[in-house]
Amino acid sequence: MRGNSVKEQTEKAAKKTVRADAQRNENTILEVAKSLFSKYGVDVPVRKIATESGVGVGTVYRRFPKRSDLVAAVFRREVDACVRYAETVQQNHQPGEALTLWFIRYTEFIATKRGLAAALHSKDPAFASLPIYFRSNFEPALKALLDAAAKSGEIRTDIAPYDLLRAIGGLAMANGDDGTEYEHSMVKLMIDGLRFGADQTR
Amino acid sequence: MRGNSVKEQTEKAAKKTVRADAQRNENTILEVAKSLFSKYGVDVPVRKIATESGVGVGTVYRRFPKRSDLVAAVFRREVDACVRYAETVQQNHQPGEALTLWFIRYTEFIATKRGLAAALHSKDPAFASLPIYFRSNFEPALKALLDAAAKSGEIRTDIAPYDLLRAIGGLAMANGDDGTEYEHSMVKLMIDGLRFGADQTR
DNA sequence: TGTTTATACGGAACGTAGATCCGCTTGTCA
DNA sequence: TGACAAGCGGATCTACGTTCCGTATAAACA
Repeated sequence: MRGNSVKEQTEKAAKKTVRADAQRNENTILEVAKSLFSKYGVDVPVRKIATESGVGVGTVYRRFPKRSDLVAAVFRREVDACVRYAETVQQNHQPGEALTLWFIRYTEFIATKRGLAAALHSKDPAFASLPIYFRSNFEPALKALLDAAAKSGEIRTDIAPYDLLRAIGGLAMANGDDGTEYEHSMVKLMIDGLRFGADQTR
Repeated sequence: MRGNSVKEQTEKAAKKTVRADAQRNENTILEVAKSLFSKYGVDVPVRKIATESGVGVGTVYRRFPKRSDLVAAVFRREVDACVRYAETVQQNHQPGEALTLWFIRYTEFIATKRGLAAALHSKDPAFASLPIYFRSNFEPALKALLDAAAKSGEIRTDIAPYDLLRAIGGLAMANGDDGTEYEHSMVKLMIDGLRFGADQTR
């Protein structure tokens, strides 16, 4: 939705033409930032991100005027990736299995967001839109998975997608980085819960 | 364990003699820090705390080598105050009422701790002991209140104190600063839940 | 292909905040 | 009251976010 190819504005708004190197750099910065955030936390110095990306700090700040803008951009990217995964998994697996796989992916997403919990409650305007972005992307994605599983009679239909997102988000958030096994078992438990009573709902 | 000067062990313990002004300053710093934390968040500059306390930064750092040590100290103080309140309220109110009053006080405590949520998950050693401190102080305090209410037949006995702490903590944490009314009603709901079935448990 | 120019780049420089250092002050004890 | 350890404060060092501006270059044009 943003990579408007170069020459397509033949007439009206010919003010674009993002230079190729700029585009490339923005991408690199986001990749590097993501990796450094997960390695050192969201507090890594901008300078480090810049150096590791092979650019100067000026370049980072031109694209992301505030540090928090960069953090928010990485966040959105990861939401997108997780949503995309929901689509992929839905195409390649049975509904019930797809649900399990996606929940696990989702807990991994949440686990890396622990450092942002405070930021989301902060007043920084860069983060203001993130909760909405989160919900308006994840809710439909999960709804699609649930609908598919409900349609095949595997789960019941009286659980709201958003409530599930919160519940699983909560349990993934509450545990340390070692919680993988715990998380998987909780996810299974939740899906069992969804399966319970599946028959009487159809 | 480190500054054992030679002459101060006349026999066993004579290692005290905290100078009066030092004691006074430490107290002032903690008071001021608490008030500034709640006004501006835990990110207020140490300089500001020092100035407002009428001391130099050096004085603050002598007592609290790291910024986070100060934050942790204020946290412990507030835990203590909240626990003390449990004792007070238990002496001056009927068990059921005491429970309500204390839960409200507790939600207020939690609400001011939103900024620390991330810190508690951080690796800063100053915060490492806080979760244990939290639990080992709050759990017995709440247990006493619950026991009293159970003894008078007002509530049932099958709810673990720590689970209650987490549940109420969770709801207080999840809401914005405007959540007072919501929180009170949720607390009432929880206590009603405790009252439910009180009779068959005795 | 050569010229022009809007875009983008890098990193020096600035302001602020945490943390340290050390010469000066003061409470305490005899 | 005098001596001195305990305590004080703020100048100073370091690190980080952010800004600025001279230089480099991709892209448009000839």
